[in-house]
Amino acid sequence: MFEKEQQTVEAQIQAFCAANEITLAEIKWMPIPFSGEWGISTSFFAAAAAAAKAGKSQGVPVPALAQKIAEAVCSSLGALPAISHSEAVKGYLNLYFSTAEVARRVVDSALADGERFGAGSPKQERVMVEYAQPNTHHSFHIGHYRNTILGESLARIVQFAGFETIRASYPGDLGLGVITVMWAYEKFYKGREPVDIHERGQWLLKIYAEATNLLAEKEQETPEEKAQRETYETERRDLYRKWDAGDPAVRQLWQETREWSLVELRDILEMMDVKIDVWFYESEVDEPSKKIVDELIARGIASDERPAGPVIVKIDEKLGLSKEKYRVAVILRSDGTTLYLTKDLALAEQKFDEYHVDRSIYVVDNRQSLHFQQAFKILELWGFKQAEKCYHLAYGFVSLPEGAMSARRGRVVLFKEVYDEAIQRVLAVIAEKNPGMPESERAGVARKVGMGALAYSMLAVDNNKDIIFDINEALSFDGRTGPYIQNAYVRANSILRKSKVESQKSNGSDLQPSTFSYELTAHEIELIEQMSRFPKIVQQAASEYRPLVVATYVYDLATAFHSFYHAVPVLQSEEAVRAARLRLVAAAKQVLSNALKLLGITAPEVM
RNA sequence: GCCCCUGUAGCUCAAUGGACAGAGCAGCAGCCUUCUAAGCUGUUGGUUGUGGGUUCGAAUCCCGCCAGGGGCGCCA
Repeated sequence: MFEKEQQTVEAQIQAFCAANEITLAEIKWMPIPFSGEWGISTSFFAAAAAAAKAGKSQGVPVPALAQKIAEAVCSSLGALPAISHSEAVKGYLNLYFSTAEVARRVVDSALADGERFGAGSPKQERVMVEYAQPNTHHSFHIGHYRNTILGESLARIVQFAGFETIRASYPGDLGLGVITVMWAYEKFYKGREPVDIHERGQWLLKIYAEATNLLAEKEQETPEEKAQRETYETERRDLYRKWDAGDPAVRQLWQETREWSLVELRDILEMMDVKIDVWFYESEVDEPSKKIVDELIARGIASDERPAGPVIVKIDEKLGLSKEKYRVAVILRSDGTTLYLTKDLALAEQKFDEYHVDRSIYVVDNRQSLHFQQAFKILELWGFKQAEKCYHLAYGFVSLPEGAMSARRGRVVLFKEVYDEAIQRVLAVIAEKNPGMPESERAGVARKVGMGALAYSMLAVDNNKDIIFDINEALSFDGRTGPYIQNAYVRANSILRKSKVESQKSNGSDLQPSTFSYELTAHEIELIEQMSRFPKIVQQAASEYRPLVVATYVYDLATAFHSFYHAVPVLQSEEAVRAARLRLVAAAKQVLSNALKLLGITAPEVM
């Protein structure tokens, strides 16, 4: 925002220091901690420390010396454009911007850029974000939700930051779990499935739980029970082998049951406003992955222990490591069927070869860290050089107060249950706080606010922290929550609506221009400062892969707006001030909207 | 045994080498004939698990230890 002025000052500082034999490293600017005025600062601790080391400090302690340098530099600076005044404090040089100029620049660019305010310049790099990998033949639970909202938010951030972004989903439509459900369905439940999309998902989950119980070895089982269980196990393995061999009847059954889950998944993604660009399925990389295994065996990277054992890669040994780190990975079962790891090898190849991506991010929970380290190392051993462009974004898993979610024990919180509950709770709050809201608007508002609460509760926690899911916390509407931020947007909208300017397009074109030439309150300055931070926040969040950065930011922005709203009158103020503040409100509304969008949250116009 | 993650206020979390470690919730005290109180203002609450080290400066970087969670040959 003040790059030009900053460069001018930097040049002056460099010149002064050179003339006075002060060794200066690069000048690092930071915003001054808010104290009623807006500005930037840089410290001279490094220069002072360098002087002390060179024996030029004459016994003055480093902090005091830094202060002396700051004072000298400060008094050497002449009048600077757009800078109202400067000072030297505690070793820092503080430059304060002319507040009217800051206000004008920030508000004008937010209004002029609109939905693009904060977006980064195009980066010439194509990034694929893979998330939304629930297994089929299951229902979508709150753990899948965290994965999906995290991935979607990351994709939006990376895209907004300027990268070409491809969203990929990778449903697990294959594997022993899938086969288990098919086995139990065909044996005990065939033709009895519910019609409703989500009921059917939950029903599949129930079948899975029952089936795994039937197949689990029990304590003190009778010989009959043991025989029964072993029969079941044989049937399940047979089914897997038939699927693998392409048995038409088994494939037909698989297609049909698989589709039930995919229908539910598409429905939930639609509720979340997630639009996937590329669908990969485990079943589709199954065959290609076998070819990679053959190649790995042929080249001596993998050891084929069949039929007595599986095909393995002794990664540590191949890398010449003496300490165990990547261990031994099984890449093909002894019966020739593939594993999760096998398929990830082919998937990586497809991502780079077919979609020409430059970078591939896998949003998968941190229990699978070893799996991805193994997959990427095997790719490397195979000679796949883009392996280094694969990044596992590991996040903490979601559990319940009673412990880990477990389909087998029926201890699962489903997304749909939480969704329905969220809507109910929001409707109750609307009935209480905004009884005048027309019936026709309530459902839409409830959906946005309920989803906002849930999304924010997931994204306001850093990636690698586990979440113990508590529905009352997740659906809280007070304090540091999604609805708090949405409410700031609604209040901004309310002022604009009552001002009778038709600024619904939000580009401010119908607002009167303003110079902010009156004396701004601290609340206005704080709000402007928050808005000005947004572009950098986007870049930081994108480079660190952390939606949390945006989540924290947008809360701070909303807080600044709420304080402003409470303390600073807009509509009742005199004409020139009113015009400027209306622009400020319109700009704030725009930035709130842009930032929320990066979290997958939409603010309603009223709530 | 080896590897990964976590440890900050009563609770849930921020702060990734800079100024006094900040929010929310919970608690306490105020604010609705005034632009939406899903809000605002004030207040209570800290030896950043622990011991060293690096640095002008460490919650942050390095080493050790303690505690909790997760992972480790044919689950995904």
